[in-house]
Amino acid sequence: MESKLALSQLSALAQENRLAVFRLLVKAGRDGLPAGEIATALDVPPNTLSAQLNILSNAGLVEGNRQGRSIIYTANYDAISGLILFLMEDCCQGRAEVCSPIMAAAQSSCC
Amino acid sequence: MESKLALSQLSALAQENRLAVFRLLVKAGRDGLPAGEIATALDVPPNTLSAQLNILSNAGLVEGNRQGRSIIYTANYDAISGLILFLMEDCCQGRAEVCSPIMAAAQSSCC
DNA sequence: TCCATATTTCCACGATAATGGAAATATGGA
DNA sequence: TCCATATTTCCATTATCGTGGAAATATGGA
Repeated sequence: MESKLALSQLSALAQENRLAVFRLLVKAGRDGLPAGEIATALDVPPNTLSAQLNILSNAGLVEGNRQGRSIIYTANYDAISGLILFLMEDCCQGRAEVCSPIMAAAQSSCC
Repeated sequence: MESKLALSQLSALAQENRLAVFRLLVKAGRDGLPAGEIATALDVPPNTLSAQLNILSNAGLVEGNRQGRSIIYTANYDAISGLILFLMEDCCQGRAEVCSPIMAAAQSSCC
């Protein structure tokens, strides 16, 4: 069941705070951000944030590595592209009407 | 806040039954399926399914149209490609490592 | 009009998730 | 060793979600 993973990723992202955390980490890039800075940026108490990071981490969407006293979190790009592929497979199935707008947007605005 | 919509779509799909409903409707294509057939296919009581269809429908992911005594549900391809684009925008941001595998897979296996 | 079919709405119960206070753990420096 | 900082774990409380029985609504046909 590889859809179990996708399910946990969808539900990890299906919450305002956690989506915001993930977006922030994507923006932050390879260097990532320490938990405390994320908490400050999003104005969430540290223990609450910790629980949310844990959910994102169990879903494989972020990764935390201790560095001195801080734990630096980074977004996992493989995980998000895997999730996107999962959704596309569900939907493309011979149907260009789903894929084409995605390809078009991807080519013009991102890659 | 266009992320409000994405959030509701993520949370609509973040549940086993509803993800299964959506996948089934994508497979069913433009003709869609009557609620009763979905309930039978997934072995869910009709009222439970109705609640789930309602959530998917409020998120804009499916649409129901009465046809005689049945209500025919269809997947909304625009909605799912919108959601995929939302996730890509979050993540691509100048980062080819997310986009490229998606483009590659899309070109080879789907569109 | 009356009945069967298809689906939904209403409602209540149990399960799961979100939140944050307080205490615990880990690290680095004096 | 002692202290400050960074983060987590534990725990309890509240909120939200999933589920399905029972009744209601809509449609089409006899």
